[in-house]
Amino acid sequence: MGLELYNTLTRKKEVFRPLKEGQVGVYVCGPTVYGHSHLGHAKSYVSFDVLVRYLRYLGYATTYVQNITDVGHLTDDADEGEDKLAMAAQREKMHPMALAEFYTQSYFEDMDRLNCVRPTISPRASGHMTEQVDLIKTLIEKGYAYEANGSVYFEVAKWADYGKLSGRNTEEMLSGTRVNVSAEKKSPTDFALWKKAQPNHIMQWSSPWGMGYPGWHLECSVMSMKYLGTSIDIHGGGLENQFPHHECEIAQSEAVHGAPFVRYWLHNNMVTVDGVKMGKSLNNFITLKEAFAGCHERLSQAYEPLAVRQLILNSHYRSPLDFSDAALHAALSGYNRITATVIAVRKKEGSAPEGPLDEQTNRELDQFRETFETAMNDDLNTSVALSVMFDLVRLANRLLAKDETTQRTLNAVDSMFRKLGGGVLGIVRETYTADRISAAEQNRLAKLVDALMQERKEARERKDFSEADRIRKTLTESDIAVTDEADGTSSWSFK
RNA sequence: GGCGGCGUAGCCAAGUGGCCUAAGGCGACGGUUUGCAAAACCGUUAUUCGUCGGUUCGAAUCCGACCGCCGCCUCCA
Repeated sequence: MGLELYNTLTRKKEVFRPLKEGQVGVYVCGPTVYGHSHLGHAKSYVSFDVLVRYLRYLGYATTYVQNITDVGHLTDDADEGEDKLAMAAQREKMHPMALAEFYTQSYFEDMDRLNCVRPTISPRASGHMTEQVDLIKTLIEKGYAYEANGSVYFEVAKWADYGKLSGRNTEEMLSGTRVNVSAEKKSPTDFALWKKAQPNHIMQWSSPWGMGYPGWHLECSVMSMKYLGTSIDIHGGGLENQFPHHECEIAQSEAVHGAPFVRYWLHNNMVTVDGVKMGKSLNNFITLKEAFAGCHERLSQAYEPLAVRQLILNSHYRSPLDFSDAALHAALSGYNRITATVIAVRKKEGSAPEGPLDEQTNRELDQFRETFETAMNDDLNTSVALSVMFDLVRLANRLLAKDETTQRTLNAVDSMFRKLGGGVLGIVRETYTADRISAAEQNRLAKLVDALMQERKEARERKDFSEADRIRKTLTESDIAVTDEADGTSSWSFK
Protein backbone atom coordinates (compact mmCIF):
# COMPACT_ATOMS: atom_id res chain seq x y z
CA MET A 1 0.00 0.00 0.00
CA GLY A 2 1.28 3.42 -0.87
CA LEU A 3 1.08 6.80 0.74
CA GLU A 4 -2.34 8.06 1.74
CA LEU A 5 -2.94 11.68 2.66
CA TYR A 6 -5.94 13.40 4.16
CA ASN A 7 -7.22 15.82 1.55
CA THR A 8 -9.15 18.75 2.99
CA LEU A 9 -10.86 19.12 -0.37
CA THR A 10 -12.58 15.75 -0.09
CA ARG A 11 -12.42 15.40 3.71
CA LYS A 12 -10.97 11.94 3.52
CA LYS A 13 -7.73 10.06 3.14
CA GLU A 14 -6.79 9.48 -0.47
CA VAL A 15 -4.08 7.43 -2.12
CA PHE A 16 -1.41 9.88 -3.22
CA ARG A 17 -0.65 9.87 -6.93
CA PRO A 18 1.44 12.69 -8.36
CA LEU A 19 0.51 14.32 -11.61
CA LYS A 20 3.83 13.39 -13.15
CA GLU A 21 5.24 9.96 -12.48
CA GLY A 22 8.01 10.09 -9.92
CA GLN A 23 7.82 13.87 -9.39
CA VAL A 24 6.03 15.90 -6.78
CA GLY A 25 5.48 19.62 -6.42
CA VAL A 26 4.79 20.83 -2.90
CA TYR A 27 3.82 24.38 -2.02
CA VAL A 28 3.58 25.46 1.60
CA CYS A 29 2.39 28.86 2.78
CA GLY A 30 5.42 30.51 4.29
CA PRO A 31 5.79 33.12 7.00
CA THR A 32 5.09 36.80 6.95
CA VAL A 33 8.43 38.12 8.08
CA TYR A 34 7.59 40.81 10.58
CA GLY A 35 8.69 39.04 13.76
CA HIS A 36 10.62 36.05 15.06
CA SER A 37 9.10 32.64 14.40
CA HIS A 38 7.17 31.01 17.19
CA LEU A 39 6.03 27.56 18.28
CA GLY A 40 3.14 27.66 15.83
CA HIS A 41 5.52 28.08 12.92
CA ALA A 42 7.52 25.16 14.25
CA LYS A 43 4.58 22.77 14.20
CA SER A 44 3.55 23.78 10.73
CA TYR A 45 6.95 23.73 9.10
CA VAL A 46 8.21 20.64 10.87
CA SER A 47 5.06 18.81 9.78
CA PHE A 48 5.51 19.73 6.14
CA ASP A 49 9.25 19.14 6.40
CA VAL A 50 8.51 15.55 7.32
CA LEU A 51 6.11 15.31 4.39
CA VAL A 52 8.83 16.48 1.99
CA ARG A 53 11.43 14.23 3.58
CA TYR A 54 9.13 11.23 3.34
CA LEU A 55 8.24 11.94 -0.28
CA ARG A 56 11.95 11.97 -1.04
CA TYR A 57 12.46 8.80 1.00
CA LEU A 58 9.83 7.18 -1.22
CA GLY A 59 11.89 8.21 -4.22
CA TYR A 60 9.88 11.14 -5.54
CA ALA A 61 11.87 13.99 -7.03
CA THR A 62 10.26 16.63 -4.85
CA THR A 63 10.26 20.34 -5.51
CA TYR A 64 9.43 22.20 -2.34
CA VAL A 65 8.34 25.81 -2.71
CA GLN A 66 7.67 27.98 0.28
CA ASN A 67 7.00 31.68 -0.06
CA ILE A 68 8.36 34.49 2.06
CA THR A 69 5.72 37.15 2.53
CA ASP A 70 7.66 40.38 2.60
CA VAL A 71 4.86 42.62 1.41
CA GLY A 72 2.83 44.33 4.08
CA HIS A 73 -0.76 43.42 3.48
CA LEU A 74 -3.55 45.05 5.37
CA THR A 75 -4.82 43.15 8.36
CA ASP A 76 -8.37 43.23 7.10
CA ASP A 77 -10.11 43.52 3.82
CA ALA A 78 -12.00 46.71 4.53
CA ASP A 79 -10.71 50.08 3.54
CA GLU A 80 -9.22 50.58 6.93
CA GLY A 81 -6.67 48.30 8.44
CA GLU A 82 -3.13 48.05 9.55
CA ASP A 83 -0.14 46.91 7.62
CA LYS A 84 1.73 44.69 10.02
CA LEU A 85 5.05 44.86 8.25
CA ALA A 86 4.88 48.65 8.08
CA MET A 87 3.79 48.80 11.72
CA ALA A 88 6.67 46.64 12.83
CA ALA A 89 9.08 48.64 10.68
CA GLN A 90 7.91 51.86 12.22
CA ARG A 91 8.23 50.42 15.71
CA GLU A 92 11.75 49.20 15.07
CA LYS A 93 12.68 52.25 13.01
CA MET A 94 13.79 50.28 10.00
CA HIS A 95 12.89 50.29 6.36
CA PRO A 96 10.21 47.62 5.81
CA MET A 97 12.48 45.79 3.40
CA ALA A 98 15.33 45.78 5.92
CA LEU A 99 12.94 44.48 8.53
CA ALA A 100 11.68 41.77 6.18
CA GLU A 101 15.26 40.78 5.43
CA PHE A 102 16.16 40.64 9.10
CA TYR A 103 13.27 38.39 10.00
CA THR A 104 13.77 36.25 6.92
CA GLN A 105 17.27 35.48 8.15
CA SER A 106 15.88 34.83 11.61
CA TYR A 107 13.30 32.46 10.17
CA PHE A 108 15.86 30.40 8.26
CA GLU A 109 18.10 30.29 11.30
CA ASP A 110 15.29 28.86 13.44
CA MET A 111 14.21 26.38 10.79
CA ASP A 112 17.80 25.22 10.34
CA ARG A 113 18.01 24.58 14.06
CA LEU A 114 14.80 22.56 13.87
CA ASN A 115 16.54 20.57 11.14
CA CYS A 116 13.99 21.46 8.49
CA VAL A 117 15.32 21.02 4.99
CA ARG A 118 15.52 24.28 3.10
CA PRO A 119 12.82 24.71 0.48
CA THR A 120 13.96 24.18 -3.09
CA ILE A 121 12.75 27.71 -3.81
CA SER A 122 11.87 30.44 -1.30
CA PRO A 123 10.27 33.07 -3.50
CA ARG A 124 9.62 36.54 -2.14
CA ALA A 125 6.28 38.18 -2.78
CA SER A 126 7.99 41.51 -3.44
CA GLY A 127 10.00 39.93 -6.22
CA HIS A 128 6.92 38.79 -8.09
CA MET A 129 5.04 42.01 -8.54
CA THR A 130 4.82 41.88 -12.34
CA GLU A 131 3.48 38.33 -12.21
CA GLN A 132 0.86 39.39 -9.70
CA VAL A 133 -0.20 42.35 -11.81
CA ASP A 134 -0.38 40.09 -14.86
CA LEU A 135 -2.65 37.66 -13.09
CA ILE A 136 -4.99 40.47 -12.08
CA LYS A 137 -5.08 41.73 -15.66
CA THR A 138 -6.07 38.29 -16.88
CA LEU A 139 -8.80 38.02 -14.28
CA ILE A 140 -10.23 41.36 -15.35
CA GLU A 141 -10.07 40.31 -19.01
CA LYS A 142 -11.89 37.11 -18.24
CA GLY A 143 -14.58 38.97 -16.36
CA TYR A 144 -13.86 37.62 -12.88
CA ALA A 145 -12.54 40.84 -11.47
CA TYR A 146 -13.42 44.50 -11.57
CA GLU A 147 -11.69 47.74 -10.79
CA ALA A 148 -13.14 50.23 -8.36
CA ASN A 149 -11.45 53.45 -7.40
CA GLY A 150 -7.90 52.23 -7.93
CA SER A 151 -8.48 48.84 -6.30
CA VAL A 152 -9.33 45.56 -7.98
CA TYR A 153 -11.65 42.96 -6.51
CA PHE A 154 -12.43 39.38 -7.35
CA GLU A 155 -16.15 38.94 -7.92
CA VAL A 156 -17.02 35.88 -5.90
CA ALA A 157 -20.49 35.62 -7.43
CA LYS A 158 -18.85 34.78 -10.78
CA TRP A 159 -17.12 31.75 -9.33
CA ALA A 160 -19.56 28.98 -8.53
CA ASP A 161 -17.02 26.76 -6.80
CA TYR A 162 -16.20 29.33 -4.15
CA GLY A 163 -16.45 27.61 -0.80
CA LYS A 164 -15.59 24.10 -1.97
CA LEU A 165 -12.54 23.83 0.27
CA SER A 166 -13.87 25.33 3.47
CA GLY A 167 -17.44 24.08 3.11
CA ARG A 168 -18.92 27.55 3.25
CA ASN A 169 -21.48 29.12 1.02
CA THR A 170 -21.64 32.80 0.27
CA GLU A 171 -25.23 33.17 1.42
CA GLU A 172 -24.30 32.12 4.94
CA MET A 173 -21.34 34.42 4.87
CA LEU A 174 -23.50 37.33 3.77
CA SER A 175 -25.78 36.80 6.71
CA GLY A 176 -22.82 36.90 9.05
CA THR A 177 -22.20 40.15 10.83
CA ARG A 178 -18.43 40.02 10.75
CA VAL A 179 -17.87 40.63 7.08
CA ASN A 180 -16.98 44.24 6.70
CA VAL A 181 -18.84 46.05 3.99
CA SER A 182 -16.85 48.20 1.69
CA ALA A 183 -18.71 50.61 -0.53
CA GLU A 184 -16.40 49.84 -3.44
CA LYS A 185 -17.24 46.18 -3.54
CA LYS A 186 -20.16 44.77 -5.45
CA SER A 187 -20.57 42.22 -2.69
CA PRO A 188 -19.10 42.01 0.82
CA THR A 189 -17.68 38.59 -0.04
CA ASP A 190 -15.57 39.95 -2.89
CA PHE A 191 -11.92 40.04 -1.99
CA ALA A 192 -9.11 42.37 -2.95
CA LEU A 193 -6.65 41.49 -5.69
CA TRP A 194 -5.06 44.93 -5.66
CA LYS A 195 -5.43 47.70 -3.14
CA LYS A 196 -5.00 51.37 -3.85
CA ALA A 197 -2.32 52.74 -1.56
CA GLN A 198 -2.69 55.87 0.47
CA PRO A 199 0.20 58.29 -0.06
CA ASN A 200 1.65 57.47 3.36
CA HIS A 201 1.65 53.72 2.72
CA ILE A 202 5.33 52.81 2.69
CA MET A 203 5.32 49.76 0.44
CA GLN A 204 3.61 50.43 -2.85
CA TRP A 205 4.09 49.61 -6.50
CA SER A 206 2.85 51.05 -9.74
CA SER A 207 0.17 49.21 -11.66
CA PRO A 208 -2.36 49.83 -14.42
CA TRP A 209 -4.72 50.92 -11.62
CA GLY A 210 -2.31 53.33 -10.01
CA MET A 211 -0.01 53.01 -7.03
CA GLY A 212 -0.95 50.19 -4.72
CA TYR A 213 -0.08 46.79 -3.39
CA PRO A 214 -1.33 43.26 -4.04
CA GLY A 215 -4.10 41.53 -2.14
CA TRP A 216 -3.19 39.00 0.50
CA HIS A 217 -4.02 35.86 -1.37
CA LEU A 218 -2.44 36.68 -4.67
CA GLU A 219 1.21 35.88 -4.07
CA CYS A 220 0.62 32.22 -3.26
CA SER A 221 -1.37 31.67 -6.45
CA VAL A 222 1.21 33.42 -8.57
CA MET A 223 4.33 31.88 -7.08
CA SER A 224 3.03 28.35 -6.78
CA MET A 225 1.91 28.32 -10.39
CA LYS A 226 5.09 29.99 -11.59
CA TYR A 227 7.37 27.38 -10.04
CA LEU A 228 5.18 24.29 -9.92
CA GLY A 229 2.76 24.65 -12.81
CA THR A 230 -0.94 25.44 -13.05
CA SER A 231 -1.93 22.24 -11.27
CA ILE A 232 0.19 21.44 -8.27
CA ASP A 233 0.25 18.19 -6.36
CA ILE A 234 0.26 19.29 -2.75
CA HIS A 235 -0.47 22.59 -1.10
CA GLY A 236 0.02 22.78 2.63
CA GLY A 237 -0.68 25.34 5.26
CA GLY A 238 -2.14 26.02 8.64
CA LEU A 239 -5.76 25.21 9.32
CA GLU A 240 -6.57 28.85 9.93
CA ASN A 241 -5.65 29.58 6.35
CA GLN A 242 -8.27 27.24 4.96
CA PHE A 243 -10.61 30.19 4.85
CA PRO A 244 -10.37 32.71 3.43
CA HIS A 245 -6.79 32.44 2.20
CA HIS A 246 -6.84 29.10 0.44
CA GLU A 247 -10.40 29.47 -0.75
CA CYS A 248 -9.43 32.71 -2.46
CA GLU A 249 -6.29 31.17 -3.91
CA ILE A 250 -8.38 28.47 -5.53
CA ALA A 251 -10.85 30.95 -6.99
CA GLN A 252 -8.12 33.20 -8.44
CA SER A 253 -6.05 30.41 -9.83
CA GLU A 254 -8.77 28.27 -11.30
CA ALA A 255 -10.53 31.27 -12.78
CA VAL A 256 -7.36 32.02 -14.71
CA HIS A 257 -6.45 28.56 -15.92
CA GLY A 258 -9.53 26.41 -15.61
CA ALA A 259 -7.38 23.54 -14.41
CA PRO A 260 -7.68 22.27 -10.83
CA PHE A 261 -5.25 24.42 -8.84
CA VAL A 262 -4.28 21.92 -6.18
CA ARG A 263 -4.86 18.20 -6.09
CA TYR A 264 -4.20 17.55 -2.40
CA TRP A 265 -4.83 20.22 0.21
CA LEU A 266 -3.14 19.50 3.54
CA HIS A 267 -3.80 21.49 6.69
CA ASN A 268 -2.00 21.19 9.96
CA ASN A 269 -3.70 21.90 13.25
CA MET A 270 -2.90 24.69 15.65
CA VAL A 271 -0.84 24.90 18.80
CA THR A 272 -1.80 26.00 22.24
CA VAL A 273 0.47 26.90 25.12
CA ASP A 274 -0.52 25.62 28.54
CA GLY A 275 -3.88 24.71 27.11
CA VAL A 276 -4.91 27.95 25.49
CA LYS A 277 -4.37 29.69 22.19
CA MET A 278 -1.00 31.32 21.96
CA GLY A 279 -1.29 35.07 21.74
CA LYS A 280 0.81 38.08 22.47
CA SER A 281 -1.81 39.50 24.81
CA LEU A 282 -2.10 36.24 26.73
CA ASN A 283 1.48 36.28 27.91
CA ASN A 284 2.04 32.80 26.54
CA PHE A 285 3.58 33.76 23.24
CA ILE A 286 6.83 31.84 22.88
CA THR A 287 9.25 32.37 20.02
CA LEU A 288 11.58 29.61 18.92
CA LYS A 289 14.59 31.59 19.99
CA GLU A 290 13.09 31.87 23.47
CA ALA A 291 12.34 28.16 23.59
CA PHE A 292 15.86 27.23 22.43
CA ALA A 293 17.40 29.58 24.98
CA GLY A 294 14.92 28.87 27.77
CA CYS A 295 14.23 32.58 28.07
CA HIS A 296 10.56 32.68 28.89
CA GLU A 297 8.78 32.73 32.20
CA ARG A 298 6.75 29.67 31.26
CA LEU A 299 9.86 27.61 30.54
CA SER A 300 12.09 26.14 33.23
CA GLN A 301 15.04 25.54 30.94
CA ALA A 302 16.49 25.81 27.45
CA TYR A 303 15.18 23.19 25.04
CA GLU A 304 17.31 21.51 22.42
CA PRO A 305 15.68 22.35 19.06
CA LEU A 306 15.44 18.71 18.09
CA ALA A 307 13.57 17.99 21.31
CA VAL A 308 11.02 20.59 20.23
CA ARG A 309 10.91 18.82 16.89
CA GLN A 310 10.42 15.48 18.59
CA LEU A 311 7.53 16.81 20.65
CA ILE A 312 5.88 17.98 17.44
CA LEU A 313 6.33 14.56 15.84
CA ASN A 314 4.98 12.84 18.92
CA SER A 315 1.45 13.78 17.87
CA HIS A 316 -0.30 13.87 14.53
CA TYR A 317 -0.05 16.96 12.33
CA ARG A 318 -3.83 17.25 12.14
CA SER A 319 -4.20 17.18 15.92
CA PRO A 320 -3.82 20.29 17.99
CA LEU A 321 -0.60 20.35 19.98
CA ASP A 322 -0.28 21.81 23.43
CA PHE A 323 3.15 23.10 24.35
CA SER A 324 3.93 23.14 28.03
CA ASP A 325 7.11 23.01 29.99
CA ALA A 326 6.25 19.48 31.16
CA ALA A 327 5.59 18.27 27.61
CA LEU A 328 8.84 19.80 26.38
CA HIS A 329 10.71 18.28 29.27
CA ALA A 330 9.31 14.82 28.54
CA ALA A 331 10.21 15.19 24.87
CA LEU A 332 13.74 16.22 25.79
CA SER A 333 14.20 13.15 27.98
CA GLY A 334 13.03 10.93 25.15
CA TYR A 335 15.23 12.75 22.67
CA ASN A 336 18.26 12.34 24.92
CA ARG A 337 17.55 8.64 25.20
CA ILE A 338 17.56 8.19 21.45
CA THR A 339 20.62 10.37 21.01
CA ALA A 340 22.63 8.58 23.67
CA THR A 341 21.97 5.24 22.01
CA VAL A 342 22.83 6.48 18.54
CA ILE A 343 26.12 7.89 19.83
CA ALA A 344 26.90 4.67 21.68
CA VAL A 345 26.25 2.58 18.58
CA ARG A 346 28.52 4.75 16.46
CA LYS A 347 31.20 4.75 19.11
CA LYS A 348 31.24 0.98 19.36
CA GLU A 349 31.03 0.30 15.64
CA GLY A 350 34.79 0.64 15.19
CA SER A 351 35.81 -1.64 18.03
CA ALA A 352 33.16 -4.33 17.55
CA PRO A 353 34.29 -7.74 16.29
CA GLU A 354 34.28 -8.62 12.61
CA GLY A 355 31.67 -11.06 11.47
CA PRO A 356 28.41 -11.49 9.63
CA LEU A 357 25.26 -9.51 10.11
CA ASP A 358 23.12 -11.12 12.78
CA GLU A 359 20.16 -12.73 11.05
CA GLN A 360 17.73 -12.23 13.91
CA THR A 361 18.63 -8.54 14.13
CA ASN A 362 18.23 -8.19 10.40
CA ARG A 363 14.72 -9.61 10.56
CA GLU A 364 13.80 -7.25 13.37
CA LEU A 365 15.15 -4.29 11.44
CA ASP A 366 13.05 -5.27 8.44
CA GLN A 367 10.04 -5.45 10.70
CA PHE A 368 10.77 -1.99 12.09
CA ARG A 369 11.11 -0.52 8.64
CA GLU A 370 7.80 -2.03 7.61
CA THR A 371 5.99 -0.72 10.68
CA PHE A 372 7.55 2.67 10.12
CA GLU A 373 6.52 2.86 6.47
CA THR A 374 3.01 1.63 7.16
CA ALA A 375 2.60 4.35 9.77
CA MET A 376 4.00 7.08 7.53
CA ASN A 377 1.88 5.89 4.62
CA ASP A 378 -1.18 6.36 6.80
CA ASP A 379 -1.37 10.14 6.47
CA LEU A 380 2.04 10.62 8.09
CA ASN A 381 1.44 8.98 11.44
CA THR A 382 4.65 10.28 12.97
CA SER A 383 3.60 9.23 16.44
CA VAL A 384 3.81 5.56 15.50
CA ALA A 385 6.89 6.19 13.36
CA LEU A 386 8.56 7.72 16.39
CA SER A 387 7.60 4.74 18.52
CA VAL A 388 9.58 2.60 16.07
CA MET A 389 12.63 4.69 16.93
CA PHE A 390 12.23 3.72 20.56
CA ASP A 391 11.88 0.06 19.60
CA LEU A 392 15.10 0.48 17.67
CA VAL A 393 16.74 2.08 20.69
CA ARG A 394 15.85 -0.90 22.85
CA LEU A 395 17.17 -3.33 20.26
CA ALA A 396 20.36 -1.32 19.91
CA ASN A 397 20.99 -1.20 23.64
CA ARG A 398 20.54 -4.95 23.93
CA LEU A 399 23.06 -5.42 21.13
CA LEU A 400 25.49 -3.01 22.75
CA ALA A 401 25.41 -5.04 25.94
CA LYS A 402 26.63 -8.14 24.08
CA ASP A 403 30.33 -8.46 23.30
CA GLU A 404 29.72 -10.70 20.31
CA THR A 405 27.68 -8.09 18.40
CA THR A 406 29.49 -7.54 15.14
CA GLN A 407 30.46 -4.39 13.33
CA ARG A 408 28.13 -5.21 10.49
CA THR A 409 25.21 -5.65 12.85
CA LEU A 410 25.86 -2.31 14.54
CA ASN A 411 26.31 -0.76 11.15
CA ALA A 412 22.90 -2.01 10.07
CA VAL A 413 21.35 -0.51 13.21
CA ASP A 414 23.11 2.80 12.66
CA SER A 415 21.98 2.82 9.07
CA MET A 416 18.36 2.44 10.16
CA PHE A 417 18.76 5.29 12.64
CA ARG A 418 20.14 7.44 9.84
CA LYS A 419 17.53 6.61 7.24
CA LEU A 420 14.38 6.65 9.36
CA GLY A 421 15.32 8.76 12.35
CA GLY A 422 17.58 11.09 10.43
CA GLY A 423 16.41 11.14 6.84
CA VAL A 424 12.67 11.03 7.44
CA LEU A 425 11.98 12.25 10.97
CA GLY A 426 15.00 14.52 11.21
CA ILE A 427 15.67 13.85 14.87
CA VAL A 428 18.89 11.86 14.43
CA ARG A 429 21.91 13.85 13.31
CA GLU A 430 24.60 12.77 10.89
CA THR A 431 27.22 13.70 13.45
CA TYR A 432 27.09 14.86 17.02
CA THR A 433 29.33 17.58 18.26
CA ALA A 434 29.03 19.70 21.33
CA ASP A 435 28.15 22.78 19.36
CA ARG A 436 26.98 24.78 22.33
CA ILE A 437 30.53 25.91 23.06
CA SER A 438 33.51 26.45 20.83
CA ALA A 439 36.15 23.79 20.33
CA ALA A 440 38.76 25.87 22.12
CA GLU A 441 36.55 26.35 25.15
CA GLN A 442 35.70 22.69 25.07
CA ASN A 443 39.35 21.72 25.16
CA ARG A 444 40.01 23.92 28.14
CA LEU A 445 36.97 22.58 29.92
CA ALA A 446 37.97 19.03 29.12
CA LYS A 447 41.35 19.51 30.79
CA LEU A 448 39.68 20.68 33.98
CA VAL A 449 37.16 17.87 33.94
CA ASP A 450 39.90 15.32 33.25
CA ALA A 451 41.81 16.60 36.27
CA LEU A 452 38.77 16.19 38.49
CA MET A 453 38.14 12.76 37.04
CA GLN A 454 41.70 11.79 37.93
CA GLU A 455 41.18 13.02 41.50
CA ARG A 456 38.01 10.98 41.72
CA LYS A 457 39.73 7.91 40.32
CA GLU A 458 42.39 8.12 43.00
CA ALA A 459 39.74 8.62 45.68
CA ARG A 460 37.91 5.55 44.50
CA GLU A 461 41.09 3.52 44.45
CA ARG A 462 41.67 4.28 48.12
CA LYS A 463 37.94 3.59 48.77
CA ASP A 464 37.32 7.20 49.75
CA PHE A 465 33.82 7.10 48.30
CA SER A 466 32.55 10.22 50.01
CA GLU A 467 35.26 12.22 48.24
CA ALA A 468 34.51 10.43 44.95
CA ASP A 469 30.81 11.19 45.32
CA ARG A 470 31.54 14.79 46.17
CA ILE A 471 33.50 15.24 42.95
CA ARG A 472 30.80 13.52 40.97
CA LYS A 473 28.17 15.80 42.52
CA THR A 474 30.18 18.86 41.55
CA LEU A 475 30.42 17.67 37.97
CA THR A 476 26.76 16.67 37.80
CA GLU A 477 25.76 20.11 38.97
CA SER A 478 27.72 21.49 36.02
CA ASP A 479 25.69 19.29 33.66
CA ILE A 480 28.51 16.82 33.22
CA ALA A 481 27.46 13.21 33.51
CA VAL A 482 29.91 10.76 35.08
CA THR A 483 29.72 7.11 34.18
CA ASP A 484 31.57 4.28 35.90
CA GLU A 485 32.25 1.23 33.80
CA ALA A 486 32.29 -2.34 35.03
CA ASP A 487 36.05 -2.56 34.53
CA GLY A 488 36.71 0.27 36.96
CA THR A 489 37.30 2.98 34.41
CA SER A 490 35.14 6.08 34.25
CA SER A 491 34.07 8.43 31.54
CA TRP A 492 32.22 11.72 31.36
CA SER A 493 30.08 13.57 28.89
CA PHE A 494 28.14 16.79 28.56
CA LYS A 495 24.48 16.36 29.44
C1' G B 1 -24.44 33.51 16.15
C1' G B 2 -22.22 30.05 12.09
C1' C B 3 -18.64 26.02 11.31
C1' G B 4 -15.13 22.32 12.90
C1' G B 5 -12.45 19.39 16.30
C1' C B 6 -11.35 17.04 20.84
C1' G B 7 -12.20 14.33 25.76
C1' U B 8 -7.80 7.22 26.01
C1' A B 9 -3.27 5.61 32.46
C1' G B 10 -0.17 10.73 37.07
C1' C B 11 1.30 13.60 32.27
C1' C B 12 2.01 13.57 26.62
C1' A B 13 0.02 10.43 22.87
C1' A B 14 -1.36 6.36 18.86
C1' G B 15 -5.39 3.41 17.84
C1' U B 16 -11.56 4.99 15.07
C1' G B 17 -16.20 -1.80 14.36
C1' G B 18 -13.49 -8.10 16.08
C1' C B 19 -5.64 -9.27 15.87
C1' C B 20 -7.54 -3.75 21.77
C1' U B 21 -7.74 -8.35 28.31
C1' A B 22 -5.56 -0.45 24.09
C1' A B 23 1.32 1.25 20.69
C1' G B 24 5.18 4.46 22.16
C1' G B 25 7.28 8.38 25.28
C1' C B 26 7.76 10.91 30.10
C1' G B 27 7.15 9.89 35.23
C1' A B 28 6.74 6.34 39.25
C1' C B 29 7.74 1.61 41.52
C1' G B 30 10.29 -3.29 41.79
C1' G B 31 14.49 -6.43 39.84
C1' U B 32 19.51 -7.14 37.26
C1' U B 33 24.09 -4.34 37.24
C1' U B 34 27.00 -0.89 40.59
C1' G B 35 31.17 0.69 46.42
C1' C B 36 26.84 3.94 45.81
C1' A B 37 24.99 6.21 41.57
C1' A B 38 23.99 7.32 36.38
C1' A B 39 22.91 4.89 31.94
C1' A B 40 21.15 0.37 30.10
C1' C B 41 18.29 -4.09 30.37
C1' C B 42 13.93 -7.03 32.51
C1' G B 43 9.22 -6.32 34.81
C1' U B 44 4.87 -3.57 37.06
C1' U B 45 1.90 0.83 36.30
C1' A B 46 -5.91 1.81 31.73
C1' U B 47 -10.41 -5.42 32.24
C1' U B 48 -10.73 0.24 30.33
C1' C B 49 -11.24 4.59 26.50
C1' G B 50 -15.82 12.13 29.53
C1' U B 51 -21.19 10.61 31.25
C1' C B 52 -25.74 8.21 30.09
C1' G B 53 -28.52 5.67 26.56
C1' G B 54 -28.90 3.16 21.63
C1' U B 55 -27.31 0.18 17.09
C1' U B 56 -24.55 -4.56 16.57
C1' C B 57 -23.18 -11.44 17.50
C1' G B 58 -19.30 -7.77 18.83
C1' A B 59 -17.82 -0.52 20.13
C1' A B 60 -12.52 3.29 22.68
C1' U B 61 -14.10 2.99 17.57
C1' C B 62 -21.02 3.91 14.69
C1' C B 63 -25.71 6.90 16.36
C1' G B 64 -28.24 10.23 20.04
C1' A B 65 -28.37 13.23 24.37
C1' C B 66 -25.69 15.55 28.08
C1' C B 67 -21.18 17.52 30.47
C1' G B 68 -16.31 19.59 29.73
C1' C B 69 -12.33 21.64 26.70
C1' C B 70 -10.30 23.84 22.29
C1' G B 71 -10.06 26.04 17.58
C1' C B 72 -11.74 28.62 13.06
C1' C B 73 -15.09 32.26 11.19
C1' U B 74 -10.19 38.82 11.14
C1' C B 75 -3.41 39.13 9.01
C1' C B 76 -2.01 34.87 11.62
C1' A B 77 1.49 28.50 10.73
